Amino acid sequence: MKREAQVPLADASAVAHRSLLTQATTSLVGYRLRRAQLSVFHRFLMLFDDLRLRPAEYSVLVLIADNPGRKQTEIAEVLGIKRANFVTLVHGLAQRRLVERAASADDRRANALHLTAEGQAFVVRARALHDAMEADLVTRLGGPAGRDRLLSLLDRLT
Amino acid sequence: MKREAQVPLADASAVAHRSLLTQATTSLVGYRLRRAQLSVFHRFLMLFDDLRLRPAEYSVLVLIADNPGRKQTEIAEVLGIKRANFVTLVHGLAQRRLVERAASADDRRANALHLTAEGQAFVVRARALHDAMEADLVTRLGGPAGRDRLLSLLDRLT
DNA sequence: TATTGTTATACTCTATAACTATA
DNA sequence: TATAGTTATAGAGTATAACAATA
Repeated sequence: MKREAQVPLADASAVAHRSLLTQATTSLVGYRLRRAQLSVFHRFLMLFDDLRLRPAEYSVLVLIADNPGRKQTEIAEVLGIKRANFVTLVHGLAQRRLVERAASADDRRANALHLTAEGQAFVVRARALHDAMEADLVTRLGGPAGRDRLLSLLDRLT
Repeated sequence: MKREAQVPLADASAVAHRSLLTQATTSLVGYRLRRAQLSVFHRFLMLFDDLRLRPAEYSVLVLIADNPGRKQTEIAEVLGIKRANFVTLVHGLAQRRLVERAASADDRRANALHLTAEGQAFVVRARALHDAMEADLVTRLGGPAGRDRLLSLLDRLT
């Protein structure tokens, strides 16, 4: 009993000695926003490690799946990716035979983006994986209402 | 009247042709989280352009101000920065005469971090600038209650 | 002239390994 | 042995400038 009572006391003392005053930084909206975003993205990376897919690549695949035949610039702009950087991203997906860059019919400068058959099957798997993660996040947020509250609050910051 | 009625119709037609189906990506928690975080950080960078201070540097200065004499590793750990990368960060602040790395009394391996007089004056300015931004963010969130709701929701994701 | 895809380049952030001097 | 600070390095992410082909 004595021992068990002393341990927390010793710990509290040690914590009191080592703990830092972090209120001024950790209570900030920007700081907490960054930590939450890093946490969610880190989780994404772990979950998609097998598929070797990064968040931006997932967004691109889903966007092409839902909007086949669009130009690179259109897809890149929606996601806020510079078209110069988008070249490398699409090149990687094309090398993996997930995406095809077809010559556009009406504009020979443009690349019309499509998923290959392999790409479509891949997206089905990726979507299932991501939907499970999203469902878990919504649960953590207290259901769809909590999710909507969060998205609404995030929108006010943008 | 006719014209004013036709303009939105023409726009709607143009939008219908050009708009993409983005629901599957833009409604995602992770995606919206990232966009909000980038927006807030971008705003920070604009606001602190004159002071030539980045978000991580601001956090470090405030943390040292509130916890003078702590070791580099302690400050770095709290902020989730690798100590290898923290060296460059502190070096930059030391070169600007904002931070001093004093030899620790009890452990000659460690650097005890302090703000210089110049650093303390600088932090006062930086804090004022940041507090104004934070106040504006809180206003956008509908007051302190909205801010607390957001922070609470963000915590559930971490 | 303007736009599309592209290349080259640079800067930041992040991550790991290995060294040194202390403990 | 383990730890604190450091150096070197490599990988992503992001930004701009400039070019060729095409509009």
